[in-house]
Amino acid sequence: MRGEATVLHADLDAFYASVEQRDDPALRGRPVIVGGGVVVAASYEAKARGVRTAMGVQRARALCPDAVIVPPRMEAYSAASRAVFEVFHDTTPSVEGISIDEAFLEVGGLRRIAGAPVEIATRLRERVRGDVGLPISVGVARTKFLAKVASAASKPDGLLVVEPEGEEAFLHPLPVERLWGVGAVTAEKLHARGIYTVGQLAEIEAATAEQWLGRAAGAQLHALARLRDPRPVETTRRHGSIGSQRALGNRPHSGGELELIVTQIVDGLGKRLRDRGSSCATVVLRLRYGDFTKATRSRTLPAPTDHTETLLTVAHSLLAAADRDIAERGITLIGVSLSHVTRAGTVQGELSLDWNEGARTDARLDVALDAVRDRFGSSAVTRAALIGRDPGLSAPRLPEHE
DNA sequence: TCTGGGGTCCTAGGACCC
DNA sequence: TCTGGGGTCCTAGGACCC
Repeated sequence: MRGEATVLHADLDAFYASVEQRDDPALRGRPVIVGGGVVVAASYEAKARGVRTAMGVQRARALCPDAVIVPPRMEAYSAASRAVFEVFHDTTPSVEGISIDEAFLEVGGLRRIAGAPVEIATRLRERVRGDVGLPISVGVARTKFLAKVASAASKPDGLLVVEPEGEEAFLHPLPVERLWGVGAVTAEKLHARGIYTVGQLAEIEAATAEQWLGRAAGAQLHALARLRDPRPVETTRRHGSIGSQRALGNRPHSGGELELIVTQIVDGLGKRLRDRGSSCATVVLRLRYGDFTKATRSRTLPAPTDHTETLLTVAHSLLAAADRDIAERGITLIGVSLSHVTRAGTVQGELSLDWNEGARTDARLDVALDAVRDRFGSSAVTRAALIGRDPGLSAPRLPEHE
């Protein structure tokens, strides 16, 4: 017995390009490419000429000489995204944002007050068009995955409902590439074994898929092919990491130049961290060498921090450790990610007041621990919460708890 | 095809602890 | 002193998504 189709997947069409066309009437009806070195987004007029995301702008220009190429305006897209998400949250309390331009909405409990899912979806599309001025496609289905495939199939500016009894007929003829998690590498592995459609993948055994594709990926993709997708719409998505990177072109770069870029990147990330009241525990340096092979170098801190100075010290030492590789192989991209991001700033602030008053003895530590437990509950007490702003306290570890 | 920028999740080996 | 199993954390790499 299958449930009802109550999950919406709402996905803005050619988002960045649509914002540009909305804001500049001269661009409407014309092929628009948003990008610098590569195509970040293309309007449907440009897509019709073969322009694709991630394609070099040179090539895109050759395919579509009359295209208007505009640089990205991230602030405008963020603002448009916020406006669209306001409409989402106005539609249902159960919204799961996936990216800047798409979200899942659970509308199952709203039938009496707001009508059937298809009616809700229709109104949602009208409101995004009317209030924000952007086209949006919506898929409606029983599961998140099916809703997502449905919205993609409905594009551009469409609405598609997949009824529970029509799921196999809808999904199984599609190419395996349409499965969420099948990219170029996985598609090639499946093709090599004669699997081209979702239906063919559904016919083999799960164990076989796991053998071919790895345990997690194999099981997941096989389940999706068999229409099993138990993941609920989740309103609280954790933020695991933030990062920033710069492509450098192919010319040589001095050590000082790289250090400056890393400093600028970390400075920006530190601000973002503090704006959100978060801290991070791991600093990852991302490199792409002259031959475009990639590498990462990471270090986990003794305690989470939001201090730019601390993050900079770590990032610079990671960069110094990669010096020789960079000198030998050249560098075409450098970036920094901060991961293990948690909201932990407040607790650190509370404790630093205590430390300033006297010697750090175990007894004082216990008093502080009790204070934090009282206030935040025992689960809040980690070494992360305690070794914070006092640089002198970075080496010793606190006694383990639990 | 001469390759952006922002993310998530999984795998695998080694260190370390109980 | 040797051996084993189980669990967690860290690091590095890779696939994938928008």
